[in-house]
Amino acid sequence: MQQLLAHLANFHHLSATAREAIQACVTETVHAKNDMLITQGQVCRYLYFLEKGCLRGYYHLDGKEITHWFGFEQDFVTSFHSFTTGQPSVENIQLMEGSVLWSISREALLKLLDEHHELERLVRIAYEKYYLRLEERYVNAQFKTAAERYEQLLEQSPHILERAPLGYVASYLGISQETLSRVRGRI
Amino acid sequence: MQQLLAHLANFHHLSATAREAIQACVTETVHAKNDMLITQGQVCRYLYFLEKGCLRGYYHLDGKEITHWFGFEQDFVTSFHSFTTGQPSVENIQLMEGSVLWSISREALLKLLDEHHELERLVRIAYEKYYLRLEERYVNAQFKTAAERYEQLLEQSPHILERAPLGYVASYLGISQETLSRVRGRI
DNA sequence: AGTTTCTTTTGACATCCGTCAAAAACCAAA
DNA sequence: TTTGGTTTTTGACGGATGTCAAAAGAAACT
Repeated sequence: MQQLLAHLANFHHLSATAREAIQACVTETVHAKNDMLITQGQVCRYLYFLEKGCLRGYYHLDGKEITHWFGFEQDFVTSFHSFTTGQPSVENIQLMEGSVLWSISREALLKLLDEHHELERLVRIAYEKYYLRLEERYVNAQFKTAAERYEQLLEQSPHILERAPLGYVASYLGISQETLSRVRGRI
Repeated sequence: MQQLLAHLANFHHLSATAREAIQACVTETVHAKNDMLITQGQVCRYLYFLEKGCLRGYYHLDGKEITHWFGFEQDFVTSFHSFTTGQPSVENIQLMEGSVLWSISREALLKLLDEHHELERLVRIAYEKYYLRLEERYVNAQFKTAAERYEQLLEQSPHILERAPLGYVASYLGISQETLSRVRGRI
């Protein structure tokens, strides 16, 4: 739910006027590695654009941290459910590297969408894409072995493996870190 | 993706005028048990409303049939992706009982949505609800044992267990029929 | 009732994967 | 380079679940 806007709304696909409008109402912030962007229980009032660095979204389940998405350069990220509903967030967003972010408040975003219809279209498309991905991950989780899931990640998203610690990736794949380590050794 | 409209657009929640408009442009069909409503590869041009009976959506994976949703009385059902895009369906829809269905063509539906805005709202809400459910099932698939998934189904959707063969339910839960049988014996 | 067919259960076994614990490798800072 | 912390690997073990095969039970048909 969280990174609806990520993975699709590539900054460079936007028209020049839309880009200018965005740049006019966002502010830059710099964060250190391991900083928390959003903590569980907080209300998330901003949408972020990740210019440099990477981060992850995770939640707690049975005392374990479950990383369920990663964000990288040029992704839009936020705690989507909290951002749209105003409810406290159920997830945490944490920087995995020192990062440069641009943020925009919910009010400013709504104004933007109003004035630049192309952005609204992007949001809707992002929505669909995000869920196609979720559906695929659901099938993978149920019907693929740990090794198959790892190999698929290796093919489709090698950048995740290069920049995220193994433990985060393991929970993302739904397996233990030890199993992932062994799977990796076999290949 | 398939049963976006199912699970939410309960017929009785609609206004009288909308209901009349629907009834004016749908046609009734009767199907026998095990009939195929949609077969993989076909384009699905109709949205169905299930008045009486029940059915399932399934696809093939590694030579096995995976049932991924069930439809019951008062559900709207279709092969959603095929219906909206016009692409051949990747899933099959099969009756589990002799059933009475109402069908509406895509063109007639679009006209309906145009003339009855409340229906459009229902579609959007159904969309969101469907994906929340998918997200929940994703978490269950990854982090719950077979027994926990079964018990949750028993609580939340006992009607499925009463009307669907065990083999269908097993693949729906992502476990083998034998395991489901044993889980059930233990409770 | 008897027969056939489909569905569910039971048994035996192998395998994948999680858990716990310890060792090894890697990294960063002094 | 040494030290301390973090990340990754390795080993041993047990449990959950899949697979294959057969038996038992239900339902449908004659």
